[in-house]
Amino acid sequence: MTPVSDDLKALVEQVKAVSHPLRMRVLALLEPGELCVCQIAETLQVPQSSVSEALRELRRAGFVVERKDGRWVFASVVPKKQASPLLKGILADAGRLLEVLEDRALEVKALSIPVVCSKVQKSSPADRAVSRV
Amino acid sequence: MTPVSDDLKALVEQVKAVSHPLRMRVLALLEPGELCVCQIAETLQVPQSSVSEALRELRRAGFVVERKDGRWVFASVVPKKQASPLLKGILADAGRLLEVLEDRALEVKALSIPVVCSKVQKSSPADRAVSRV
DNA sequence: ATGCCATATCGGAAAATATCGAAATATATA
DNA sequence: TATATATTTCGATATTTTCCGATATGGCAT
Repeated sequence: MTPVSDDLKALVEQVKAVSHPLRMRVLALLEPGELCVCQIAETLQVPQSSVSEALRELRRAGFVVERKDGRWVFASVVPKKQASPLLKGILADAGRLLEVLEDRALEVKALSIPVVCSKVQKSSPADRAVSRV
Repeated sequence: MTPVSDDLKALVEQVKAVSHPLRMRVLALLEPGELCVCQIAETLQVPQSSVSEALRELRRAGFVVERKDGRWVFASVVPKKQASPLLKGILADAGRLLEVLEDRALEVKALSIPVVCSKVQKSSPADRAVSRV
């Protein structure tokens, strides 16, 4: 094949970032608002290390940003203004999937489960309502 | 991980279809109009079997359709009406890449098909030994 | 300091994918 | 029919990715 430019490689890397069910689900799960790693792990029933690795790829692709708050790391999708056509397209298609809607509904329940992050456990319902929207 | 639905699998398969430099280039190369397999192989300097395999994946993803004309197979991107948000996003981002514009600028279309095709068929591996992806 | 907790990184075996020549298939033409 | 051509499929190896437990890092509390 004729030489492949860095730009093309970068685009392919972006696509690879969501070429996996877990990473696609994590990205879609984050669209409504930020979540911390343990919430994602609990919602999707997957090892925390897998979530951490998934987020690293999504961050490398420029789809997700992270915010540290003490020992917690909150991840969110980049602002819509900064979203590339590719990212918008992915979110549009993923947002139509029943499974994604179910994940988001589960995530709401996970917030009230005492086993999740103690931050969540101790926060008041009002705090939750604010952080979600 | 909680069970993965067929819908999600299908979306991930679509994304996988372009998670490869050759397949991304082929898809982008086809956007302006249909090309036959040998034209693609010649333009991108890649074995014809690789193009065939790339097109199979793009077809499976629903991004590309094929039209047979005698011994030639012409491939094209699905009509824009039928294009998903994902496909539109991919094409938008890929269409901005200099490399993609260069590929299109080769204007292999101008050459008569038999000339291009026989060139591909007879080229030796050494003729395109430079880059590998 | 010690311990706990959320997260990140590592290791490395198993699974999936890439690669491309060779062989097979299909189609045109003499 | 035979032969040349365009494409697909096969086969085998090489490379990449996935997966998750174990371990490391860093912040917070006592």
